[in-house]
Amino acid sequence: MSAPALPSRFDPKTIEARWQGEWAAHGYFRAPDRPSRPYFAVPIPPPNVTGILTMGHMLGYSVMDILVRQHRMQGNATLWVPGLDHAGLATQVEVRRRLAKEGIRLEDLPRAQILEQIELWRQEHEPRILEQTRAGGFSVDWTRYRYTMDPPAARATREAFVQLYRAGLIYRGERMVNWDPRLRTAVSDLEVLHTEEDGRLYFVRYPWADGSPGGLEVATVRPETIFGDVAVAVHPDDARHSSDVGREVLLPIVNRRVPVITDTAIDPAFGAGALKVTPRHDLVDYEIYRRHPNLPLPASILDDSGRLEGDLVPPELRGLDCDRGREATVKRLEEALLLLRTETYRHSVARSERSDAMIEPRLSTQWFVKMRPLADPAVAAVREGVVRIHPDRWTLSFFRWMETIQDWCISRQVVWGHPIPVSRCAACQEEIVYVDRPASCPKCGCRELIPDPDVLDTWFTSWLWPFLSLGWPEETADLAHYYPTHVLVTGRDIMFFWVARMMMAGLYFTGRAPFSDVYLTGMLRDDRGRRMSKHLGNSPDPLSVIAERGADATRFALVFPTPTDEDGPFGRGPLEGARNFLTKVWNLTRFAQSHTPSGTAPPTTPPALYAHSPLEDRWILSRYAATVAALNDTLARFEISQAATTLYQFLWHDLADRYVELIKDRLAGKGDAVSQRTAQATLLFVIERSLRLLHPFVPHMTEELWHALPHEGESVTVAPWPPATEVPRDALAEARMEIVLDSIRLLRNLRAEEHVAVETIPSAWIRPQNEEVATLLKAECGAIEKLARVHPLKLLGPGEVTPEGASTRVSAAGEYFILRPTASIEDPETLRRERDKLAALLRKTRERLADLGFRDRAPASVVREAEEKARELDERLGRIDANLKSTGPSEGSGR
RNA sequence: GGGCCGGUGGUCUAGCGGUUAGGACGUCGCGCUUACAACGCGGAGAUCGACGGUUCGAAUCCGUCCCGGCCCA
Repeated sequence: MSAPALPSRFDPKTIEARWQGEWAAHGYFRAPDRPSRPYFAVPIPPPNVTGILTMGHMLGYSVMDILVRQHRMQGNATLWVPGLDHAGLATQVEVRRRLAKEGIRLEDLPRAQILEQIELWRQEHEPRILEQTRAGGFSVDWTRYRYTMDPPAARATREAFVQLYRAGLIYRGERMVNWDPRLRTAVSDLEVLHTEEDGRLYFVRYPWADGSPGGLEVATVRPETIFGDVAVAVHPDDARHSSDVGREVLLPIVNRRVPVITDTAIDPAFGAGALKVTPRHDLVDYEIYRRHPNLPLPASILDDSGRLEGDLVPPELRGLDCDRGREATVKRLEEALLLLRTETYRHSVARSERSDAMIEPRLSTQWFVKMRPLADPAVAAVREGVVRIHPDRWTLSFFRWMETIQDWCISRQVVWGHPIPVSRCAACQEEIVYVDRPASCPKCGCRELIPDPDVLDTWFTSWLWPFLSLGWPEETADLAHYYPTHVLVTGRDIMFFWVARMMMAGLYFTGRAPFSDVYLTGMLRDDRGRRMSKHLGNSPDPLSVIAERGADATRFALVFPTPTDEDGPFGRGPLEGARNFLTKVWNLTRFAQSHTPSGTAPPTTPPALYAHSPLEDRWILSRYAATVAALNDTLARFEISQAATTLYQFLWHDLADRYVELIKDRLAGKGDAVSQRTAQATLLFVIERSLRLLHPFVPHMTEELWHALPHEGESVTVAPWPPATEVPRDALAEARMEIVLDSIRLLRNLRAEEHVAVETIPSAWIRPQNEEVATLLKAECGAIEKLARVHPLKLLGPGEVTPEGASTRVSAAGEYFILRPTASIEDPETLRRERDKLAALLRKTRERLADLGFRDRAPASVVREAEEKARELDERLGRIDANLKSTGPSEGSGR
């Protein structure tokens, strides 16, 4: 049972890989196929195969692992399914970019070769992503790993499509979509980023069709779309234009006649209040068109890569892209003297998240999911508390987004992705929607079926993840045992992309919300306070951070300083802080180990306490009990940073700084044997339990340390989570220890002020505030002497005189003196400052007490407290003043 | 344009009606005291963004404004 002594330095490299191997060999992370205990399941947000993991992923994984490991230790059957997302569009963009470097246009390759290239990409990136996940020591169940392009995922995707289609929730239709002209595909609203950019506003004169002088002044940022105009619209209440309505104007350059119409969507304050209406290339214009049944819908004037095309466009402009087309159009307008003026104009520009191309609104035939019927149950689930969002202020954003939700465009004109499971019969035109592709048309038997050329948006697979990863649509054992899952942890940036959609999918396809809690992590910031992003390239590779600092320190550095809903700093500072803490725990355990006699039994029960048990033992056990309670509490509320802080404070400040110092004499055998044994036992107990509590945060090191102490079980990974009721709180012991610790601090204070050399042990006196304190200090005299490095320490009775020439500190517990070891002139500055502070406080308290409103309205207990405080302050001031007077003649008092 | 969040010592933050406003990092002083210098002990450092209001009492609640950040248009 007794382990070899721990090396004096903590080296993560030598232990982390070893324990990861052990854990894997024992299959601790493998969830039982038929759990006999309550379960705890977490769906991993599968990372994109596109790139490598970021520190942001590491943060999310760390949070998940803490929760998962805690639940595993609490005896739950835990399941954490890892996975990988094929990220269709994003991956294709990456592969396209890579091919471009070799001078190959992806568009020129046959479909099969594109898929080959993408498969190559996956084979390169997947192992790296998996390696990153392994290196972090995350306790995922690798036996259940899923990839969203696997055949089961493909089948689930088709199944979902068919179900929605049959329910009338998927339809194909011509609607305005966000078109990425660079990638030549539709993208969803969520894949469009809006930024403020400087553009140019053109004021163009549209001449009257009847030849009368002048014309309508139209302001536009897109003059090149003039050729697609069908009307000019003004606001119906705009007096400036009331006589213009119903007249006709000529489109500049092409001289086509279009009417002047009214529509309430027009902002009269914008430009001259007249808007050109181009229904195929602008969402607002399209809606105006829909409200005016008399307007024609002309052919598109832009092709799928955003170039001018078609009969409506003057031949010499055809084939020009938007920018060139605009230049050319403007030139023509100038020549025709129809360009009145231009202004710089700051406006919101839509760009494709994937290609950065300007999004082209385009009327296009696509597949859509009706969102309203799916969104309503998700809203209800959150409203009824079936799903809780942490931090809960995001619930508000969730509701708002869900209220205004639009139908979801799920078809993409790319190669990589799950094909839309729809074919059309070449003979009878029957639309065939299938999970398993039929060989012939079920209606006419024709064997020639034309598949839909598009693929599905990746999110159409990802939103199924929580149950897809458990085997849906098959009624698998995993689905029966581990669904719904418990908590989804992810960055708040994909709240809408993903979390909301997963809820909709879960409720629709399984009738259950896919999880009960959503925990949104903050974003990480680098050393300079900038958000980490792929764009800035300031997120380090997790593997190199782990290689340098170790997985444990990396995890702790992520989780410790990152509050629930705020951005957290990550970089040198937090990493060093984490390392220092881990080293502290390492050394603390080494110390405990060296004071654990060989053959000591594992601490299965807490050390017994008796009437004569030392105060410090009662105190540390009570502090330990408080720590367990606080930890359970904070973790249950997903306050991970707070939980880590609780452990940090307890282990470092209570256990290492105070308790260990207090018991060193006992451990060294300077007291009796019983005292020594109980000190050993108490220290061992508290550390062994603390290592278990710390294990979810820093799994490798705690495992190593736990094995170095007497312990029961083969791994701390599966050791029981310490029960909160094992040790009772002891408020009295805590209050008393506070006084003792305060006394030590005050005397140390005096030592420092008096520049007492380390080796000097001066005499000290304490005049306790009351009898109770006197008894306590008398009992703890030895401890105080030791830690404050004073001797002898004497207690003064109420009547006894202050020792001559001693300097003084006053606290609530009493008055402290220390004999100055040298003849140096005492600097009364500190004392005077303290007196001023206390005098101000006393004045404030007295003012409060003199206020009749306070006496009348404040609770009696508060008034009593204030009176008590005033009395105490007065006494303390009296003592300080007396002391100041004796210190030197230079000081006047003056309270 | 709409909405949300935050502004607390040099930095990051805890506290969210009665506290001498807590901690961490940094800084300064003293110390390599056999678990730990990746450390220990101590000190200095904050009119809690601004102005009003509610209240006996406001960092904490309300309003307005200023400054940052985010989300949605």
